[in-house]
Amino acid sequence: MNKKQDLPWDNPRFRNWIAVVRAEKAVVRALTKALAPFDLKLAQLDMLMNLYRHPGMSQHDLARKLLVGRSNITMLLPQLEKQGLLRRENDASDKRVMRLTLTPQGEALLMEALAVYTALIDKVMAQSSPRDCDMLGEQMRRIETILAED
Amino acid sequence: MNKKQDLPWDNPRFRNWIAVVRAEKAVVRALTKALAPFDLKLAQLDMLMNLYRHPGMSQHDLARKLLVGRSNITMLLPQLEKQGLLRRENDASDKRVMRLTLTPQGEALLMEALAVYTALIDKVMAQSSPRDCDMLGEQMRRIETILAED
DNA sequence: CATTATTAGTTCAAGCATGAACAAAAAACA
DNA sequence: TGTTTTTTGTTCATGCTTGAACTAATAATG
Repeated sequence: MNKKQDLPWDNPRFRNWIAVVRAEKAVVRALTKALAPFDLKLAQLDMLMNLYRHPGMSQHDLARKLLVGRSNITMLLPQLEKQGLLRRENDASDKRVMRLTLTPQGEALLMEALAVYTALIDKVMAQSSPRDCDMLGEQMRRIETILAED
Repeated sequence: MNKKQDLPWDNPRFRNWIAVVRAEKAVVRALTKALAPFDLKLAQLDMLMNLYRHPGMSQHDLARKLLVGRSNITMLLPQLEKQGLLRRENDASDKRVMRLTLTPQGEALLMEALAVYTALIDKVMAQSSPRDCDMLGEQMRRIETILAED
């Protein structure tokens, strides 16, 4: 059995990681609320963002970028397609893959939603100096790298 | 319409926040996998942790601590109770509230699971100096504070 | 070629989280 | 005291996410 000193809440790494989780959760909540007027879920916005940066992406690639399963993409795409925000087109040379691109309306909505998104993130990160903010990012990217080595 | 410089991915705060989200997601995935042998979900482990620290908590308080809805607690508790990990007892002075306490088996399982938990967090945070790690935690706690002012 | 293995996307059932509507108990207040 | 408000926990319908099983298409291998 662990002694008291070994309990996680006495471990700085653990305590600080918990803070990350809680902050992330809080921001996601706030963001979800802020995006409601656009009738956009956070997951949908993530999709639009990725498609904006990488037009013609396949569903498989999109899933990998977003760290979600392929079926998740399949389930969520029809909504966005029905709203006229993106197009799904068969790849000419490989009949298995679907190429995804934003429509002009998709881009327009994305820009509006991004303004809200960035405003909130700006507000939330404003209390860290640029240097600290970058260090934060560095640490996080390193964590992702570590775990990417499955 | 925004100019290119105004796009979020050119905004350090935004980019670094995205890194937080991705790292958090990656760690949660890894943790979920690591906890599978204990037949414990991450959410369940969070509950056990909180009950260990605050025995006799009410469901309402637990929900607030975990940043989830009350109904969520109601839905998840029966599983843990059936597994004999905790007890739900009526409060003597207030018949509305349920007092939650870990059973010895609950505590035992918690300790085992925490060892795995902390090992992973340790591994993941090991690449940050203690000073950086603490700064990370500070920034995150500030973010939570900012958003707590609804 | 022909056969086998891999890959892209879909379908489906299951679990988790949420919020609204509700019942019971307690608190506030007149 | 009697009435209204607030609080605690539950129920229910909804939506998100996942993983496994499946189909179709392509790639790799003999």
